[in-house]
Amino acid sequence: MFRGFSSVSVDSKGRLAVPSRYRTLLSGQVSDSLVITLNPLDRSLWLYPLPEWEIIETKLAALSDFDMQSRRTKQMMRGYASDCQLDNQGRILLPRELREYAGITHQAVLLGQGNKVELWDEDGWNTQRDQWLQQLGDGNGEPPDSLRSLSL
Amino acid sequence: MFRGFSSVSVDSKGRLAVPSRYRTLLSGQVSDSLVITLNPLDRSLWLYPLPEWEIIETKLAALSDFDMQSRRTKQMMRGYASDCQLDNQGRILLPRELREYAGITHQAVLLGQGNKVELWDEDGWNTQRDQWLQQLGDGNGEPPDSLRSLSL
DNA sequence: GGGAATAGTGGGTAATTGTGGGAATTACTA
DNA sequence: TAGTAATTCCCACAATTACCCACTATTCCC
Repeated sequence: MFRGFSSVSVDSKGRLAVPSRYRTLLSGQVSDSLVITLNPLDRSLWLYPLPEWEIIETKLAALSDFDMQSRRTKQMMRGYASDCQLDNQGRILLPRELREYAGITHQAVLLGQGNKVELWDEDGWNTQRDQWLQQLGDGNGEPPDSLRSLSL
Repeated sequence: MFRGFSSVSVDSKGRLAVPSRYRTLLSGQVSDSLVITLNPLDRSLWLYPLPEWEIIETKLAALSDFDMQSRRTKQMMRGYASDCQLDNQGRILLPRELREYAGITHQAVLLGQGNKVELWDEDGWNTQRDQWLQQLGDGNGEPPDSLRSLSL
């Protein structure tokens, strides 16, 4: 399971060093590769270990083609899914299209999210984060019931 | 169950000595590790024993991805949750981002809070504390029904 | 109260991890 | 087929982290 935060740099060639604690999880055991695709809900990317991705792919395949949102989600996620392999230094090369989609330039942020890792441009993420914190602080924006009843 | 107050120092490397009475609880029995994440409601951090955290993680995983606030809550709490292990002196290394979020510099304060321990910068805590005490005492700010009916 | 154990604090060193860039290889385009 | 761009492989440096040791303060116990 992925959790935790890392800030990593993306070099001029578009390479990103996967934090060492994720390496075995992401590429480790069975397959040597992981899948990176876009997150249709935010301007960010998702990294899956290959076995996890295959589960997602099955779920996507089951979505109806006759519902617009489902079809688009399917197209997007599958269409942009790329296989990556770690190089000898434990880095992956982020495809240019995906980098551009997520607006990733020099510094990026990795957020462990259970079965996947979410990858944001650092500035973009900080903006989102501050916005969200402010909303919570304000007490405005009426949290949904699921949140109201959440005890941490 | 965690309760009680401790003031501890955070050294120049960002390490914090977990008070000995918490050690067995936090890392003890089963797993050797604990999870530290941010408290989205205040500028402070939360420390969970791993088993407790896993309960929280399950709750978070159940939140909808299609509601913005829920999604952000999920991203933040899981995204910033870092596994920590005690070193031989019973200390943990606080990740830099979390230290910065909570404004923790040299001296910190630990507050037992049932299933978790809350971690504040000492100055920050003192300020907040005085402010709240005053608010409560004033009787301004309309307490919610749940508080009204609370007998201490 | 004195001594021993435990707890808290600080810092040095070695290993690991993250980062950048050059050179060689491959793929793509005109 | 030549030229350009993109990718891979490799080496080297810098920063961070883990591990270890030593010292001080506190607590506990006789």
